[in-house]
Amino acid sequence: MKNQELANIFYEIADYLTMEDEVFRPLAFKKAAVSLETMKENIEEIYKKGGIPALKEISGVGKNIAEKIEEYLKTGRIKCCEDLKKKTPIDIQELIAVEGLGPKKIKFLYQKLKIKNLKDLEKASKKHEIAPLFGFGEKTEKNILQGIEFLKTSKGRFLLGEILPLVKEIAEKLKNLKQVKKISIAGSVRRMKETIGDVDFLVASNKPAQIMDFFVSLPEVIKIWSKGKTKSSIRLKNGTDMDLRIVPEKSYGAALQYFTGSKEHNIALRKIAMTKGLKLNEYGLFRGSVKIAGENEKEIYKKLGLQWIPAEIRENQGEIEMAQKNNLPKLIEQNDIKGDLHCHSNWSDGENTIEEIAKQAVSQGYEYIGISDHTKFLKIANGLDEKKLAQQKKEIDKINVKCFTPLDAKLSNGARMSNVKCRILQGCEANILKDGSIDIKNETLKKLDFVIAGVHSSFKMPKEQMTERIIKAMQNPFVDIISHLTGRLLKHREEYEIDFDKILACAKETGTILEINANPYRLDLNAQNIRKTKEMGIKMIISSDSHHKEQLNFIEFGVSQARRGWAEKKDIVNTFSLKKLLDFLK
DNA sequence: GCCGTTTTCGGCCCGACTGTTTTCAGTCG
Repeated sequence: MKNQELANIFYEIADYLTMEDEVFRPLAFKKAAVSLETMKENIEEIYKKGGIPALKEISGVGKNIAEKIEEYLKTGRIKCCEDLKKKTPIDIQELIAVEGLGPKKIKFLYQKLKIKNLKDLEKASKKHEIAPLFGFGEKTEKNILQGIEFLKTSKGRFLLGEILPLVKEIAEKLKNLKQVKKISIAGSVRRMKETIGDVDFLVASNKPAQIMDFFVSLPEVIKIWSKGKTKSSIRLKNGTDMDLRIVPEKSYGAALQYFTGSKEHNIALRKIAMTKGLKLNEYGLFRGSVKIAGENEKEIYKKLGLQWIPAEIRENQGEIEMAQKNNLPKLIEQNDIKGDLHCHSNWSDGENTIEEIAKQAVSQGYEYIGISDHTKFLKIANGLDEKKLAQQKKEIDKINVKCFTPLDAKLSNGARMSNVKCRILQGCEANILKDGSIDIKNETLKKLDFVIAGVHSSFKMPKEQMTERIIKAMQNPFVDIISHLTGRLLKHREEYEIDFDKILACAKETGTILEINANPYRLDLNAQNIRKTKEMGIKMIISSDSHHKEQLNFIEFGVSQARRGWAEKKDIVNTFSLKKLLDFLK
């Protein structure tokens, strides 16, 4: 999307300007870049509809930047950026990704050693040319080498799902220290972002020294970045960076607010504090030198005239304005979920039997569990054909009678029935073929309790064609749900190109449910798309897409993702009771 | 370069830590 392309260029301009010792113009370009990458509207459409005046409506965009946006949309380039590049011909994005390097040092390295990119940088630091430079030194050189190594081995960010278990484990260890009075996970992990740059722990204590010692000597640590009285920073063997901050109990709430972020949210909050003649920092909310809040996070929001804002939506995406009007949505919660309709059994490529999956569902307190195996086009996943689906239905009926209460059963012989109230439903995850048709006959789809359809092939179609393909699938009267709409695999595969607005319009018209796939590698829809879908009044479903019974727990990530997209209980159909859900599917 | 219920000029969030200095610039979050 052009929004992101433009944002990247503006970040680049900002860095170049910083190298030239500009102070405030870089700020302006960064602000515009943030607006561009976080806004929901497509910049091309805004420009098409309203030209330059419409562009200037965007926060942080004035006359000059609006003209640069126009220039880019018309010509595909921005001259002033190219001029800056000519003046200092370096790969700034690559270099700035190295931890510890900023625009100033990069400029100095270019002037002294003609370092233009990562390769030059690596060569120079290996030849020990960097340490003797004024303002650099042995440690800086070593850090640069390690920074380069890190960039090579990881791409800098980790999936929430990959690290959350370890984060919880370390939090638990810290909690058990007697010097620790309170502990919380803060930062982007608390906000449950799908990928995490680093992990922040916050601790309340009056005796920080021993806690810090404990933290930097955790068995997983391979590198201590810094160790101070109140803040330390480490890297673990798996490559994750973790920060620990220790504050007195009196400041714990303010610090929790501060270190949870996001940065944009905090800046907006501090500005509100200023307009009220107050000052907000990690130690508290102050009027002059008098602290008026600090121990409790809720109190900070209250004194700023705001509802308390759930961490998942602290992105300065309108949540502050809503909180001022006491009008925040009541976000969906983990225990609102009553079932899961996207589970693969060993009939296709799952690990477990239907009965094992169903028992796991019961232990999670679900009212229903949907088995939705792959269908015949996906031969590699052992996809089911019409005949196999019919056999599977018989099997499911049997297990329902054996173990669970069937729907609307007239229990003439109550003693035979288990009192467990969970119902196995049969669906499938059918394939949307290249031409938009479904790989299973309608007469078979008709007999299932529900039908999920998804794209599992030919990902690289042109945008229009892919959009038409999915729309045609939604128009099939038996398709209830579209799975993982954009097909992205975090850190592995880009989204396929679709016209999301067109698909939303069709979902609205056909009453199709869109899936929020909870698999940590997918989390698809993303937060922005969830919010758009909700605003259109289109229903969604949170699905584990599990291939192992333990993976039913993925639902946690899906609920967090839904919360990040402002979804409420009523927006998500698997918060419905079994009866309501079946009526809705009908 | 942007912005305005104090401002069309004069501000732009701000504190901790490192590695280099000899009192602080650069970077980070």
